[in-house]
Amino acid sequence: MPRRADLSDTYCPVGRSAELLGDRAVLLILRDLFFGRRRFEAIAANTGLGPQLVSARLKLLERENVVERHAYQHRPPRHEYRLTDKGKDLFGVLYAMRGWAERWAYEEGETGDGPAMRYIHRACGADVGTALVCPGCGAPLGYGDLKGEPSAALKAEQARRAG
Amino acid sequence: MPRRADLSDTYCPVGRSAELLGDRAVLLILRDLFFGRRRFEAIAANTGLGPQLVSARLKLLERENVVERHAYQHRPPRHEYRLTDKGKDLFGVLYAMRGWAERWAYEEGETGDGPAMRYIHRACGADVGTALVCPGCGAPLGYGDLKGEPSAALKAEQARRAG
DNA sequence: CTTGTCACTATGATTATCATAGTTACGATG
DNA sequence: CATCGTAACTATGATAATCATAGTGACAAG
Repeated sequence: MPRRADLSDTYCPVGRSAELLGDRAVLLILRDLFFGRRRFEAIAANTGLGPQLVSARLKLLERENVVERHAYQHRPPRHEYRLTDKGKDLFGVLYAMRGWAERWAYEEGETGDGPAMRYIHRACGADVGTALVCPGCGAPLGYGDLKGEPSAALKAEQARRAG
Repeated sequence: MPRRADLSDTYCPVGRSAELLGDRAVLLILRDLFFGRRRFEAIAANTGLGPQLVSARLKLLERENVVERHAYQHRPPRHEYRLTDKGKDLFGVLYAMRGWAERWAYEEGETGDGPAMRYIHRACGADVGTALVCPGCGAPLGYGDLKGEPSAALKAEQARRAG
């Protein structure tokens, strides 16, 4: 490609988000970070992306203050990547993407009887489905309010990628 | 690039969405469609994307049943692109992206005193800010419930691109 | 019969992406 | 103390997606 068109000069909020989020590698890495994977190799293995691409995107996310690089050990040097508040606030976007896919991107019965990824509202224990507000207690849902549980098929896939 | 990694074989719902949405051209085109731009040239002009890329992405979106190509006139042949139900259901994703950008992607005071794009709840008239449920009446918000109003700066930018 | 509009398609230069291999720093094993 | 293993990357070369620009086909208007 030639250099990608710069969208940071637009006033449109979707355009500004698209500058960062209109990239499959970024989305996959964010997904893994929300899932709790913090280490470079774990992210590279699960996403299937090459180390070069993971490296470039983590640097980008760091520059944008979406993740922080953190040394969790000095000898030998080991790092992990953590979502900042700005990064954690992207949960709504990923949650909306997941909801749309659950509703439209699977064949009938492909995921067994439930969603590919189930979310439980910690506060009341209700399965929230793909709702924006908890169907049990009516509270709006954000990162931290929910506990994700992958289906058996998704768990198996992740185990295969990690192995 | 070599062929982009295929994500359609994953069980992860974010991965499946990322296959389509992890692309800045797709996101910009969807934004314009939600904004009411249906014609090829209008989309190409406003997004700043080349006609070749717009053509390729509209074909992709059509294949994925996200948009429908519709002839609105036969002599000379003219077409427009409309969101399907599957496409309209992507509103939640774009709305979440817009909310995140409004909260994080602008300098202090850059947009004047309000958001770059204001949304009003049609049912009760409340300005919903970046909320998931209407702060006025508590109803969950979807496409059709909201009326978008670009700020003066955003309007000026769109006029400039169209001209 | 020239100009204009809409909806594209064609061409060529540039560069991001992928696959694979290599590097650095260390700790553990034999 | 030499080798092996692991984490976190960097280097290299082939491939293909993207951009900018130009061109096409169908018609309508002046």
